[in-house]
Amino acid sequence: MTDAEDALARELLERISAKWPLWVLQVLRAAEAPVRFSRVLERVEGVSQKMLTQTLRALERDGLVTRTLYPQVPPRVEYAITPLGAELLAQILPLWRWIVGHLPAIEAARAEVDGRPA
Amino acid sequence: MTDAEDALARELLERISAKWPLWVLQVLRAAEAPVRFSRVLERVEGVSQKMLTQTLRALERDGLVTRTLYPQVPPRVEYAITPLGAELLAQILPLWRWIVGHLPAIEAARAEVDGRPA
DNA sequence: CAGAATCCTACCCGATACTG
DNA sequence: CAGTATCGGGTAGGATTCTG
Repeated sequence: MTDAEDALARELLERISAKWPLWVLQVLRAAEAPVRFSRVLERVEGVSQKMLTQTLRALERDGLVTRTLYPQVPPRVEYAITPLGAELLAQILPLWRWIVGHLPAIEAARAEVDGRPA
Repeated sequence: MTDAEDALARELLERISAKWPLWVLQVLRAAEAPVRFSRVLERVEGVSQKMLTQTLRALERDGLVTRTLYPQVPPRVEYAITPLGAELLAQILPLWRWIVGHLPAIEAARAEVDGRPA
């Protein structure tokens, strides 16, 4: 594994672990069908229209979602998760479960560190 | 799985996937012994002293590293990975490998998206 | 409807200087 | 040695307005 690969992998992991991307991917996978922009906006609670646009475009650039524009009036745009994106989500799942399972341990560590004399 | 757990797990994943934490953890695990601050600073190439301090303190708060201060002159501080931290790294490894293995596919997707007519 | 453009704020982060 | 403190540029990200 080269340093360049290492750096690229780190960047990708950093991108998908940002606040919204994983959430968006989960919504798209759960839908099991293309989802309109406004539906995603509803289901990813708290995301702004600007951030959702940015997030979806970034995911598209990484080949994790597809964007399909239907040139109608009013326009319709549908997003779907790609096989690559679904595979990535599947790879993250065990890690995710581990984290959730160990949250109590982490919270405990935090309490212990914070309560220590300076 | 509650929404609160979900949010906490997301935050944790976001923290550890930032630019430096995983790199620092790998250095500490590779060392197999406590490592002084200045050694970590050398081995995590490009990190500033400020960011390294921040990163190590954050990792300590999450229970992933320990910080041991030897009150000497000059002071000596040693950091070590905890079992929890080592386990977390182990959980990330398969994901990491998947990402590295699929970098070509991701790069290809990027080229395809970028080269498309606007 | 699905955004693009604009404005504005908060904070991230590096560089530098200082300290126990 | 291992930090802390301070300053400052850059950028992430929300709110709002405009458009095909």
